[in-house]
Amino acid sequence: MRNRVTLADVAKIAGVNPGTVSRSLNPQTENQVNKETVRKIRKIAKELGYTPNTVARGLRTRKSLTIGVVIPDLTNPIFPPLVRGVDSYLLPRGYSALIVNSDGNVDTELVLINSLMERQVDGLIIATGHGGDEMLKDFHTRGVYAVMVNRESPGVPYPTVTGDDGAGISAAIEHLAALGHTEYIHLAGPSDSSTSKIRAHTFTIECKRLGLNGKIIKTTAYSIEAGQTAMDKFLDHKPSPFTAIVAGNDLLALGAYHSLRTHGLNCPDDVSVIGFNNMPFTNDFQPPMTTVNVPHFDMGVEAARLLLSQFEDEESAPVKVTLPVSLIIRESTALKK
Amino acid sequence: MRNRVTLADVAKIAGVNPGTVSRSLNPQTENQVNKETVRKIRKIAKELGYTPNTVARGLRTRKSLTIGVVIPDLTNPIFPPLVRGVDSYLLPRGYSALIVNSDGNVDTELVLINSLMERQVDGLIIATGHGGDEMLKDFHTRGVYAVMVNRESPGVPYPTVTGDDGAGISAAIEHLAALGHTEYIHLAGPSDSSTSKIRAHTFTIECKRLGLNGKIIKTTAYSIEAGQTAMDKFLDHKPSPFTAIVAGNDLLALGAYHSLRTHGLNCPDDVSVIGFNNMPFTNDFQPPMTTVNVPHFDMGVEAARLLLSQFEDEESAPVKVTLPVSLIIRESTALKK
DNA sequence: GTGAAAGCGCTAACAT
DNA sequence: ATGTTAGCGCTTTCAC
Repeated sequence: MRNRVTLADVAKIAGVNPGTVSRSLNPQTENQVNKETVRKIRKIAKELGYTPNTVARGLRTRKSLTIGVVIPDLTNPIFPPLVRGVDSYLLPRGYSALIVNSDGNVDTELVLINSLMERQVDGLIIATGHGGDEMLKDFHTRGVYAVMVNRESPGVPYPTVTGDDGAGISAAIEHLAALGHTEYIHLAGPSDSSTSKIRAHTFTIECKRLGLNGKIIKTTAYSIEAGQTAMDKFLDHKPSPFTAIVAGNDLLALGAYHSLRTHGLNCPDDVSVIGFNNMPFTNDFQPPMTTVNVPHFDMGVEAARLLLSQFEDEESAPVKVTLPVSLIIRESTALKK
Repeated sequence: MRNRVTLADVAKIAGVNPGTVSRSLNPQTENQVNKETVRKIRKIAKELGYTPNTVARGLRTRKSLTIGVVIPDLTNPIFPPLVRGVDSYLLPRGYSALIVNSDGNVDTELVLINSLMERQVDGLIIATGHGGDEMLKDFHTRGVYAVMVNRESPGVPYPTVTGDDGAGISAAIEHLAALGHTEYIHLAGPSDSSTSKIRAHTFTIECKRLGLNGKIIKTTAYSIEAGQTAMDKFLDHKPSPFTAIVAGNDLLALGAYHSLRTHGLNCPDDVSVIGFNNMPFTNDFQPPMTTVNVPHFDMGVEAARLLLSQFEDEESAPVKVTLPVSLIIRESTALKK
């Protein structure tokens, strides 16, 4: 792309050996070199506009200072904050993040991860919640560093960072129960997603515990359309009455909004709705959405931290970090009439 | 990260020279080698689980197959679609995108671009709308490939991809004029942004052309808060009456929503509001927002296409691609009462 | 404290 | 059609 200035160029001008320039420019090794020489070399490097070639360095040191981040879809608004969290931890430490979107497709994911490995990423942050556990075990035996985020899976041999899904669902149901609701729907995410399973499972447990009637409706994706379609289908079948919906995430809750509206049902007058994630703009929906806040930025930070920590202490146990969530009460939930 | 299988390993097992393996595995050069040998080598490579080392290849070929993408902030919902558009063009062609967030800070941007260059990116896609034109000229003379997207600047020596800002503002004003509005506010984005300038400029021109009263309010950022703050300040000063707001983007329009509400003004009964971008969820706001659709995904695709095309025909003129926009009429605009 | 030399994994010119 | 060789830009032993 450009006639770059190399270490050898600097060395030539400075009248020293490339090795000396390398040592001088690296803060780690500059104490091996005469202070005066360091100063001189630094000066010349600056004058020439020398910039290190990270690629060449990586080839030699076997570290690319690059982390692969695998997410389902960047346009799902929970991921940008997560990615920025990752970035905020990595950048000051000299790492860059290479982001890929799997679109929830396991085959695509495998292809993308392979391309990340070919690019010699030092580790992987995986935020795709579906299957592929075999693949992960394989990676682990091959010595690939990774951290899971926003997904939970008992068999996975890697550290995991999640929001406290169970506590979130519990808080949601308790809030609705306090408002007098007894007949519940859970609009559950796709069943191949680990978060879906936990949320649905907790929903069932909590309904039982509190003596409430809970019914689970499955959706095919964590999207507005999937939520609307599933809800439409349910409402078209003249279901037994219900007054509360606990959605698997905010997108599904929004789909429920749409469906309720087209069926002449008002939220929250007829039906209370709770989302999950507190993604951007939930406060601007009609009505402003009661939802469970999940600290996605912090999840990203934590995932990055756990990954880099693996580089130091080789054999760390696969820790599991659960970040606290909190119920954000807005206007989509109301007293049962 | 792992005991990788190298080209030399494959060569040794196959009983041939590394060069031959390289040629056999590269579709471009495999015809230089005996079909039978290619088959054998391919087979062995597969068995050994060989994966090419993109970093080493890049060092040798002086192409990293990596593109740097500089955006202000991934959590601004217009950028994920743009990034995915870029990705959709790059990935099938073997390129990866390295995304960095400048947060609208010129100094940060410079640091980030430098780090991208150190990583030997083959080119840059720059979506930050503010200054730095000197820097860009400098890059250009140094032979750095780049494309500007979502920013317009007469002096910049690079191809540019934008939405048709002027047409968007015109359509917005014509729509409002047809509804009988005569007193307008333009909530303009920060003045160091090129899109802000064009939108504000067109606003002035169009008001004049149609004989309308237009007033510009400047904001400090393209954010909800900045929109709300600017609007609050304006409304607190008991301004001369107005019935239409043309916002610089959807975030500012949303800020205006908030401000109007706290000042007891109803949208669209008292004031019509138009946004810009048609970002995700504008249809779910209260009221659903009339806005100008900008094809961000396509802008990303086009930017990537223009960048790669530079790699082929060296001296292409700095083309300027303007993508069509369209007014999306929803419920935040109504007849003047 | 600094130089010399090897080599990370790959490709490409030059041989044969 | 394939082997040989050099070298991309850097770090890091090993000398001195």
